[in-house]
Amino acid sequence: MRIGAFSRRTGLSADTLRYYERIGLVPRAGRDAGGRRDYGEDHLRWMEFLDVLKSTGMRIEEMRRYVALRADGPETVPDRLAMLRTHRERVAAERARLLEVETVLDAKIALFQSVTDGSASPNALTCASTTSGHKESRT
Amino acid sequence: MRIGAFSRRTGLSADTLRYYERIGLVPRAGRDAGGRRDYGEDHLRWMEFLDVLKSTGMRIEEMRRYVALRADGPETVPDRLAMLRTHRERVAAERARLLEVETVLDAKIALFQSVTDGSASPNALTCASTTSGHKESRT
DNA sequence: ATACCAGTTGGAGCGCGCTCCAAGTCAAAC
DNA sequence: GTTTGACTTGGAGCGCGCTCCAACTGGTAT
Repeated sequence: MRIGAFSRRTGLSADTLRYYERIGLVPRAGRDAGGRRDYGEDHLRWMEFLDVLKSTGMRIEEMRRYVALRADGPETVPDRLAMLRTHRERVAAERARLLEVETVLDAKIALFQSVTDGSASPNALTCASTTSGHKESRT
Repeated sequence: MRIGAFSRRTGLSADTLRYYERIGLVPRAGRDAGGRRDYGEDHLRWMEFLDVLKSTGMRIEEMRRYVALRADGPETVPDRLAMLRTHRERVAAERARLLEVETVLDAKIALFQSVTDGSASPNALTCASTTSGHKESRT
């Protein structure tokens, strides 16, 4: 599979794919007779996994490190395991934080809802939601 | 409260606070006799809420819009309510996604674990985890 | 043979969200 | 009244993660 087809399969632009190879985010693809990249199914699977890491906020530097370990062979599995465990915990922590944020948003939504219902006192909003609580109007 | 104290309270640099005011992410603070910003408790509460939105990926542009609505007074509460509801759903969706990712990571962790245990076949790793599955070694 | 187009390279540019800087102002401390 | 230092402004610069570009090459189609 050449870069155009691979780009279609992954949804990443050819430029981005070349960039990823340049910085070591994907193992260097083999080249055909004409020097063009030749991607295989293994690359496709790696890109999918990379997307998991990327979309959960892993930094490029850390992913590079993972790729480097991967290239060093099976004896680096314990290191990769440790990285994945660390990342898994980060993801779990972030998920817990999102849950907290949802309760904050829900509280605010309930407050606004009560205001639009007309079932709240006018200054129920002064708690971080309207600007003209104190002093002059601030434009 | 002047910008230095406010910076300490919020954990944001004075530069960032001025930048936020410039782009309309915080309502313009009042000025004292010498033209210096004077922040109050309402600003503090706003910064906390802003942090909630920011840390859950709301774009500056959208937060600006929210601030603008806020400055327009209580009649914009329905609009703000709609924005918060939309954002709340985004956060919930993201949280669901993180949960999925955790199961992917857990699967991979379990696989690696079984390899380090020695309880797996050598080619259990060829599924997106080692690079030398096909062809030549790719460096 | 010629045209075409997908690919190659290195490097410049971009959007975001800050972060830093230079030049100037003002209130308080000495 | 001079120094200090926290502040003001507008604007430049930066790190990240792409994204685009110019100049070139190599296989395929006519």
